[in-house]
Amino acid sequence: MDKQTQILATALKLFVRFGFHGTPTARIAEEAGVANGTLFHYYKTKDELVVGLYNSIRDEFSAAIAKTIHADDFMAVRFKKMFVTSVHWALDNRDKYFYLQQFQLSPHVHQIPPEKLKEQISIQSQLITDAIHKRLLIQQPPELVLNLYNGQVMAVYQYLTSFELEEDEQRRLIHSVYELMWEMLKYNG
Amino acid sequence: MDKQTQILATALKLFVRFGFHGTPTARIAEEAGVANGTLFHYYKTKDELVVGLYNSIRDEFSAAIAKTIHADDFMAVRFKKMFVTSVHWALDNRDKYFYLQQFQLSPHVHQIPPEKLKEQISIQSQLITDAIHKRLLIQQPPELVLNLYNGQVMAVYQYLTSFELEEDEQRRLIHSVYELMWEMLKYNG
Amino acid sequence: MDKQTQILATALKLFVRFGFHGTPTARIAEEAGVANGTLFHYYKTKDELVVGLYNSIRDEFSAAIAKTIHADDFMAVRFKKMFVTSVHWALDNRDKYFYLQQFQLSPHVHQIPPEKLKEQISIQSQLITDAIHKRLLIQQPPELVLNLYNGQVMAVYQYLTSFELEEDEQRRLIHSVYELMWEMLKYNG
Amino acid sequence: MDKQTQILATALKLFVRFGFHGTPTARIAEEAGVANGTLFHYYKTKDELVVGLYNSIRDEFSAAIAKTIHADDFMAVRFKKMFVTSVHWALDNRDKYFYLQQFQLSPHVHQIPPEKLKEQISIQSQLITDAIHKRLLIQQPPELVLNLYNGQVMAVYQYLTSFELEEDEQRRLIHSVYELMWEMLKYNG
DNA sequence: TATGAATGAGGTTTCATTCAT
DNA sequence: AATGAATGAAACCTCATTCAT
Repeated sequence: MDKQTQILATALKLFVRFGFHGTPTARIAEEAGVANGTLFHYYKTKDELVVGLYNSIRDEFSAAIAKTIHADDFMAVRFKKMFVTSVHWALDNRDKYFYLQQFQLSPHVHQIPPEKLKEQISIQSQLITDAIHKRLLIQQPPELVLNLYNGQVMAVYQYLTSFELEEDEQRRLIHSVYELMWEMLKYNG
Repeated sequence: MDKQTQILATALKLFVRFGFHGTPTARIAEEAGVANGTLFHYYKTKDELVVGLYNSIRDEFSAAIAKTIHADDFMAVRFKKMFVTSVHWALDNRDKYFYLQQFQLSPHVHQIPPEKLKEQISIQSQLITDAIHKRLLIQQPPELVLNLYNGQVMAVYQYLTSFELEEDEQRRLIHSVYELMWEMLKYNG
Repeated sequence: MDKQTQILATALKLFVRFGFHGTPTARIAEEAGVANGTLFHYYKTKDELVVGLYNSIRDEFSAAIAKTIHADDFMAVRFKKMFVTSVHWALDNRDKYFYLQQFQLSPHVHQIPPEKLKEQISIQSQLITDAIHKRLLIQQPPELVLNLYNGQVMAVYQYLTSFELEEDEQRRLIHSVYELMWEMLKYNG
Repeated sequence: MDKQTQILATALKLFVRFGFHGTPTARIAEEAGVANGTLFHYYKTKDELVVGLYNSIRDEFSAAIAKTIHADDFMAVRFKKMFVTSVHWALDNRDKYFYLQQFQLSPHVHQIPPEKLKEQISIQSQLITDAIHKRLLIQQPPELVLNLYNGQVMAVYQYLTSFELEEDEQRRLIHSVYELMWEMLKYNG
């Protein structure tokens, strides 16, 4: 792992555990095994690191979703895959998923231009918008449906991180919740 | 408004806008119109202020819900009232609702003992647990159902703060979403 | 001496000896017998201290000149008094006079608005302008005459700080140079 | 222009504009179009660059004066040529002349041995010393006369950089000031 | 109860300098 | 000769907290 990657990984670990403020850059550098100045060689300011880390994780998350959605799948299949993949990715990358939420509730979000924010959720909002137009999902504003969808992902994630279940039970629960959500959001003429 | 109340109100405003770290105690004092040292008469440390503010808001939120739920209502009515009240309270107290979320994702949560955390959500978890036992809601773990429920509250809140609707449309949308959620969570033997 | 005065005095001493960059704020604080933070309580930045020090010295210098010039003196007398006082003040306040020059050649000057700069030399430029109008001094631009005048003050100052003379010799030399300058600048039909 | 020359030229430009401290070596390298490390191939330390730049400029200045003074000129002619050449050189090389003054008021001067400092002004002090001995200039210490002389050069320079005059007016003004100075410094039995 | 000057530990950031390539 | 990533000492500055009034 090169130094920049090492810095990002360490920053993530510490930010999640101690918060942005709670983790001095000196500590990040130290635990990353680089000199203090090296961190500032890659990121001009601590803020830039915080934002850069968010962007890199957000991209990774989008890529993970994109990879499982195939253009030739039925739309309903894609919707389900998106949900399942999201939850699994969140569980496999707890720190990262937690960081995404933490960041979005912090004042740092304002440092990301609105267009970029929109673009970052474009996979999800695109799929949902399409599904609404094709009368697969309820006829409500896409933004609302996206929020409701995300609320469910977070809910399962939180539940599954509070109560560690067996691999199998986990999988079953995710599918149960998906079915529930589907009942809620599917188009019903 | 007495000085302590003024401090709390100012702290809330600034914490939400600039984050915990982004708001020095000196600034809180200044904007609250009190001297720097006065703040430390009421709260021994800044942390104590942060936590104290959370507790006071959380209590206020619980009280708002409790007030609308009457013991003689049917359980289904109580469930609906809880949802509607929560959303309305969140919309009427945006900073406060935002602060609750911000706080819960910060390392400060760990300063509140788990029992107290549980107690703070007892109204909601109690009602949901009861409803599950009485086979009014789906037969799933109460914690999961509570998470799913909360996810919906947050979703509507977020949507309604992004797109300002007319009073009336707002009310209608909240009820629509409630119906959706109800379809999802209601018991269906 | 109160803390702020102590800080200014110490800053002057160190700036002259080691330059702006060569003297850390920590050292100023230490030698001034105050805490590091106290310095920043009075001056928000190091730059502000540098500029504040300049302004305070420049005011002191102007005041020293103003004090010796009496409105009822003949203009020629006032001109001579100004010269003699300036040189003596410079010799009695070497660090301060040196600092004025050092500052004026540094990029910090640009932090002082031009009007303020003009105002700071108003006693000297006013007197010289008047003397030119009254045909006491050569008919050249006041700014040029002021520069020539200042050049002489600096020249004597530098000479007298390089070669320490007896009190009496010093006085005599200052008067000799004044006579020379007067021959050079006096109006001659 | 080779890299070393490029470095010197860039350093001069930046030092004059932002001061020694205000210009990081990294910036010099960047604007000179060389790599950071390259600068340190030519100058072991930043101080060495600062001092080296001074010496090179000071030599250039002396050479400019030396070139216009011919051994067979009358001494009075040489004195006048020295003055006029100095002012013109200063105006043609403003950054360089400014740098000379800036450097002499900085703590860096102490890095140049006194003999070298004396040697650097030897052309001027030699000529003035001779002129005093030959009873061409006033019977005052050569160091004082040199200072008075220099004060006049600086005064004209400063005036002419503040108020841009036509080529012709400039020339005339320089000569006027020379005449004034000559009246002041010439021997008068 | 209220003040605000004073503190000093600790944070972020800068930057001259090194060195492997 | 030339590079530029990497270093780490040290600078500036912030800010929670104290305390005499």
